[in-house]
Amino acid sequence: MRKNYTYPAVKGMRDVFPPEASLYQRLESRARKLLACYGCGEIRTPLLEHARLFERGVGQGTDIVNKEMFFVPSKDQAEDGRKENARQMVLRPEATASVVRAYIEHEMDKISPGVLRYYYIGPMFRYERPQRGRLRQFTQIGVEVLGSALPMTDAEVIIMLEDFLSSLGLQRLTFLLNAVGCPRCRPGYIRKLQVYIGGRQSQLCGDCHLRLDKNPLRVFDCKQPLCRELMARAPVVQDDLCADCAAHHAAVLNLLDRAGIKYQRDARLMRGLDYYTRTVFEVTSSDLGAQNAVAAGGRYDNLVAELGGPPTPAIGWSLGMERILEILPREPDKSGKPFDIYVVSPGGDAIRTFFKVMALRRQGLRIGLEHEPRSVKAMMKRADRLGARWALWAASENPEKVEIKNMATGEQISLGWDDLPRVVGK
RNA sequence: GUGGGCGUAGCUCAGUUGGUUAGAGCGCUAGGUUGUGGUCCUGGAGGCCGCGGGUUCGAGUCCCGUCGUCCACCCCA
Repeated sequence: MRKNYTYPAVKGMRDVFPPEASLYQRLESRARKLLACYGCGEIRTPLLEHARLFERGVGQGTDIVNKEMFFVPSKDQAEDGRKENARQMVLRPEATASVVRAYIEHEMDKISPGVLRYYYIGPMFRYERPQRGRLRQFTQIGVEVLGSALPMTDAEVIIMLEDFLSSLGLQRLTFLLNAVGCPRCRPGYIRKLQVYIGGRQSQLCGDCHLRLDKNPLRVFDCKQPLCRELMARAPVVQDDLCADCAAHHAAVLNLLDRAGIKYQRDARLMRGLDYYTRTVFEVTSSDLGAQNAVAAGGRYDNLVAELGGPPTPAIGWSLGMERILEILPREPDKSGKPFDIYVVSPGGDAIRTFFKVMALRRQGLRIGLEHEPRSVKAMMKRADRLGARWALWAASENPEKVEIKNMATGEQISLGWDDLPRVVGK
């Protein structure tokens, strides 16, 4: 980076240049194609939302809401400077709440009754300390299916995710699965857990003491050896699921088994967002650093009602594109050479050549033309570096004629401008 | 928010116990080849050694601060 630059990019934000940007494009187009096969249509929601949407939707006790929100004050609020006023809008930290908001706001349940399937692709923002696999602006691809409480929907959504990830040829992924219960069975379990932990509080680390009253389920996430040891013998949700949740979970597992999906049941898995119910899952990669979650999701049967909509069961997932790109096998660029023709000499009449090139571009040929050409030797070198299929000289003597050289074979032929599409076109 | 590592050319990095004009490879550029690339050879351009302060006759090198970046914690995609 240029030193002492006055206008550097904001911390945690990244610029993506041409060769790398095509990786995003490929990932996106594959996702669009595959998700369309599962009946998902794209939904685009704003990047800016009211903070209260996430405070209510994601949950007051979550880190996303407590410390990771990117607040955007309006002009008045910024000048006013009072904290409460400045905290009204945020850049979205995730998209599920936005999708649900849009669903409710536009009364999609009435307009289009039945099960609705959406996918989204776009940037999310979280105000965290950047590190490997963690940007302040990152890109998620996600799916939300609204209107079905059936285990088959859980299975379908999970299969969709597995299908996408394995189609990318990703290795060393672990699929973790858990059931976290519902408002009917979870309170009882949490009390049981608190009783268990409460009796052994002295063995817990400092962080876990805080977790105990804020959200005791989180103690399962602790990486301290002592806490882990303690939690290994703690009561697990599965034993306290209500009859409905237990039946649901069993049905989902059965379907996944029959689909041949390989997963690990993990009683410790507790998504860090308040809205999850019943099925939750996470995909991790051992090829990443500490930030090893590649994708995650789960059922959120109460969120729609919670945000003021009609009771509507739902389930979804999202994955981090940057993290996927980091572990994607480096396959050679199959997008082809970026230029069909590279003009190494414009001939006697550069302006005439300029318009000839324009005409060919309109016919779909990809042509490189320097407006400030250097020596032919230098231009040949550049044509080679840029991966042009043909080098072209405009003839000086005859303005209708050109000479082209096949960069791979070295073969060189003379022909008219009008013959180029036929000879060069693929 | 907490802890640690690192900031020297566009990129990857050397830089002796502090000592005079700060180096290499790659890349860029010109030429060897008087319009012809990939190999090879020769030349050239390109550095407030992140920034500020301090110690010293003298600092890229030592000390303090600061900013940036990376990694880890927390948490998550």
